[in-house]
Amino acid sequence: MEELVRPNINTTPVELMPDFQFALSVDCVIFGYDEGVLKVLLIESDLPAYKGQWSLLGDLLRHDEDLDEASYRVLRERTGLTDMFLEQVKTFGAVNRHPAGRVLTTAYLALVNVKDYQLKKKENALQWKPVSEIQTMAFDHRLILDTSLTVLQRKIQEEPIIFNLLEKKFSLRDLQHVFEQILGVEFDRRNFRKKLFTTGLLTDVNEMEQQVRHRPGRLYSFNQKAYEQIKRKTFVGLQF
Amino acid sequence: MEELVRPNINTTPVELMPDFQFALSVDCVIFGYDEGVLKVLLIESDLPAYKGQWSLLGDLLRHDEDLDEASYRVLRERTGLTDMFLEQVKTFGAVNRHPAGRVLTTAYLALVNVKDYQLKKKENALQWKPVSEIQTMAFDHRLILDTSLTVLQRKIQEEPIIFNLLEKKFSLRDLQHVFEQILGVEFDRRNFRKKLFTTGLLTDVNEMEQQVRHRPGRLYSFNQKAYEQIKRKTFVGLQF
DNA sequence: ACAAAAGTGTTGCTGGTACACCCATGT
DNA sequence: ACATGGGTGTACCAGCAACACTTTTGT
Repeated sequence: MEELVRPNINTTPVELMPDFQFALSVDCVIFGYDEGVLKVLLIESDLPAYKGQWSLLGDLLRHDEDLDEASYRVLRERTGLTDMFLEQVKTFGAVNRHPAGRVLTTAYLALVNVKDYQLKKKENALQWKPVSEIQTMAFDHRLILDTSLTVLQRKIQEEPIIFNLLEKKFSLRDLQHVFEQILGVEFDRRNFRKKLFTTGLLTDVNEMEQQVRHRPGRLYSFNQKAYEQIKRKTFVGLQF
Repeated sequence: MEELVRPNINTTPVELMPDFQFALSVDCVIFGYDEGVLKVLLIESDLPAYKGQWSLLGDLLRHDEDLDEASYRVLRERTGLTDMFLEQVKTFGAVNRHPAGRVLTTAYLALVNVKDYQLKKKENALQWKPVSEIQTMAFDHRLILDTSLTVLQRKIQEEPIIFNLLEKKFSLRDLQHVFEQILGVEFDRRNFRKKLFTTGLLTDVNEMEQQVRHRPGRLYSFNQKAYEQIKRKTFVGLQF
């Protein structure tokens, strides 16, 4: 125990001196599925240190807002969307991660339906980039993206959040392709179909695909109510 | 888009004005397994608002240290341990979570072997509390604890981190009991045994339990090398 | 001898995987 | 007619769950 134990923020009154103050930002990793490809919404940086490089959409936290609210605000301001899947991923706190000074950032994972979203003209610096084509990024944003993608891969296997990337009505082919894009594997079409049907989470909406140049597939929707009931049965297994 | 789009921390040079500065702390949720019970290391708070209530071990982040390093420092200063499982869980950023002002905190999950750790005399405010007996806590620490426990439950099923809670050599009974304590379920002893053996992660150290008042069990150790090789085969399934 | 927990095997079921053929639509 | 992908069924295999008896040690 070489160090003196200092007054502790949780047990002893401490003054929040400037010495212990930091800037905090949120960065949103906004995933979308478009034309059969997993994409992420990025913006070009104008910072001298990273001019022309791609960065995530983020902003500084304000004094009067919760951290979660800040991420929601960024999403709303930049995309106009107000109801999307949004969840905290991780906070990145390396000392020199931002050239402007000590800025820590909390990454949020967002899943949006690209069709719902219209890029605004004046925001032409924004662009949907295929995840597989992204090379270097500004700051530590490449690390943040990779971390978020790993979390996404895990979460789509645990919870039915993948439907947030699709329209309300979707074909089984689309659903399978999103899984394959995110996980980087291919599934047998017949087994995938069976597996998804046995979850009981798909509702047949009795409609067919339109304007496809082959036999149209049936459309389904995610059955939220069925999921609410199923998820109480907490499944336990050991899978390492 | 009702709001004016402000200069963005990632795209436009911004000054880190005091208006956008916050205090940041780390809080460690330190789990230990002792006498058949899952416990967490807590300290009594002296803050007027929470006097006498239990809180996690935490401290303010310093300007020259990475966020991860801060959590490691808290662990080292408070327990003397220098090599433990430690991983970020989540950042809690509600506006009014701390009475001293706007303090956000990043929670870290730590797994330690209680036997390795000697409570220091002068730190008698520290105590190992059984998780199941904890009621209210200071600040939002109850929420942090619950969140961390949920993460722990998930992670022990995905990665073999549970061995950090045990001594190097352990019996299958101990291993099973830790799983049961954390997950809150009971396993069939015979099936558990089979399952763990088939993972190939246990090494029989050819020793027996000592000083038990019944037939002694064999002791095993975690085979780290076997795990390194196995874990490349990234298993993919859909389990929601 | 008794108590307490260790150690072991079989059976049935469930769920995953591998795999091939016919069908509906657009061109 | 051809190309494209939709829709279906079967057979095998692996893994999980349920379950009972014998063995070893301490008292």
